Amino acid sequence: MELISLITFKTVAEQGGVLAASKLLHTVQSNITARIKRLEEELDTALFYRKGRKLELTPAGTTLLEYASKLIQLEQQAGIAVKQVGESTGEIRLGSMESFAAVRMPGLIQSLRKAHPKLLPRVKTETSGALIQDILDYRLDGAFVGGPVEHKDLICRQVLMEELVLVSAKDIPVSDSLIMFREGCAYRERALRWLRDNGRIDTEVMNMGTQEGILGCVAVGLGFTLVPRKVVEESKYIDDLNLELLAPEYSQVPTLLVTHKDAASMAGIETLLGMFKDVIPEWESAA
Amino acid sequence: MELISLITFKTVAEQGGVLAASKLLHTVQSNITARIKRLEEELDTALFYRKGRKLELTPAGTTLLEYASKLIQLEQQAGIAVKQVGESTGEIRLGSMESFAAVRMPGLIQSLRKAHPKLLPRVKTETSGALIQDILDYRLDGAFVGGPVEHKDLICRQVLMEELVLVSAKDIPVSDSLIMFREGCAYRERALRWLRDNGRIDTEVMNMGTQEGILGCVAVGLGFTLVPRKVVEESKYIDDLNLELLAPEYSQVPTLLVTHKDAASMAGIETLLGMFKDVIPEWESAA
DNA sequence: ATAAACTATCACTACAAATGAATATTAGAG
DNA sequence: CTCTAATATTCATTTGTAGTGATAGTTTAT
Repeated sequence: MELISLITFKTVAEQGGVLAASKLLHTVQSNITARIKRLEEELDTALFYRKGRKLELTPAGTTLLEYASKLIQLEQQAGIAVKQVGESTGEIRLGSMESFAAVRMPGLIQSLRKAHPKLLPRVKTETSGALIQDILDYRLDGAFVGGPVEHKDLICRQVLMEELVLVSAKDIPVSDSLIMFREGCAYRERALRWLRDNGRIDTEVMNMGTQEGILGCVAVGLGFTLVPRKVVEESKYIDDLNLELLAPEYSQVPTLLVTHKDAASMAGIETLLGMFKDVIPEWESAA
Repeated sequence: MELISLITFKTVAEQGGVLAASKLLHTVQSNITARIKRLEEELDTALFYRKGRKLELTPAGTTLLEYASKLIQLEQQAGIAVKQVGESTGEIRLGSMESFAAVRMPGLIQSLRKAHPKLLPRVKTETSGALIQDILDYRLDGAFVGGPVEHKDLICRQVLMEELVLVSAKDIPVSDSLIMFREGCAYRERALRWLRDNGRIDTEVMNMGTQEGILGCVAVGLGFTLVPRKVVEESKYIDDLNLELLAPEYSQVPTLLVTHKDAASMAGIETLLGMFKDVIPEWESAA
């Protein structure tokens, strides 16, 4: 028993005729007749007495009409209710590291807009350090930053583990320079620690402003860098780059969704969290 | 939003997967995936988060699940309720004149059984007089007889007006004999009155036991008869018969559905009444 | 009697849903 | 860590059924 059948049935019953119903439902008479016939067949019950050219409800038809009305109304309510879930209106201010913004945010934003069509997401890309400051100052509702983060006013949930890889140019000589994002980047300190631990004390460190800029420079042999695997894989320079794996203590960088502890929980944030497979339950930093 | 979509959605949500749902719903995975996708598209809302190979409800999905459950339950109730209308169990004892039984009863019984599947109709064919006696003695629940009928213990509703026609053989000489049903037939007295009024005093009257027998004899020129137009039209002898119209005072014979005034009203009888276009409201005979 | 209004029936078309195979992704075992 | 088994998605193809338009058959109204 499909709803289209019930809607047809109800319309015919109320209009008292097939023709009138067909006009209301924007189809032809024969189609209405067929739908009613199918419904009667399915229920194995006559729903109308055919008196000349008028149709009148049988006892069974009267019973069905009540249920049909309820069902149709409920279905409409359902449609409205579901759409209103997404009516969490207003805007949500998100922050993201550039690397995350480039490869993860597009899909995330798309899903978020589908779940909350009326919600307007604003995205700001910054270094992890700057983003955390924005959260603390209530300038952002949530931010994706590289871990670890410790702060008493923050709620941090690990949403995924990013794998950093050492990237350099393929087949051409590479300068002994580390090309990294500017101060405040979460990956930057990993890179510096790796340099130190590997005794490469006199390696030059260059700063650049954008992720693609860095990879472009690396591709032409200007130096090497440390970025998430996914960023490299989706880069247009991929064919000119050589990837080198690192020990887990350097490569594994957790990405956290950080919110302020005192901020009202927002539907949008919960939705974002739901999109990740393995959310490590929220924790509140002590220090 | 069709119910099949909602059932699919609910199954997937509860089973937590497409494959499990596909087995339960006896179809293939791709079909389930497609149904969910269509539903999401229709609602313009994501219903599941796709976490690896598991599906988890979005906020909108959670909302929809509640409505879906209600709708599905309601639909099942509707189906049951409608079918229970016809559960008026037991048997209904009907009587009918032979002419009526031959051409009108089959369709009537079919519809009756559709409206009340558990009801067992018994049909007895007799002359109108005998049937009325059966009603009065509570041996029948209802009877279709030729009018008019007058009796203080009977409820009579005219369900249709039968048109009697004078039938004789075509193209061959016809004996001056009236071939009629046996004593008690409602049409018999009409015929006799017609004979008398037309001065055909010495016409022989022959009795026969069945309608088709009468028409067969008429077709070979053994005599003429007076029967409802519909009976002749559906007879296999139609090509050999000649029809002659009569004045309305002879031709118009009302067919009545007669019940006992003191008998409990039965659902089946009401259903039968509903099947006729122009039921002249019930009347109780005075005399 | 005739026309107008309406429903039922039927053959045909068109579209949407189901299928089956291939691909992509992931969890779990070795 | 790699390989396998399990699962979801995608896509091309087939199938089935709902819709269409014309027609016939009724009934009501003029």
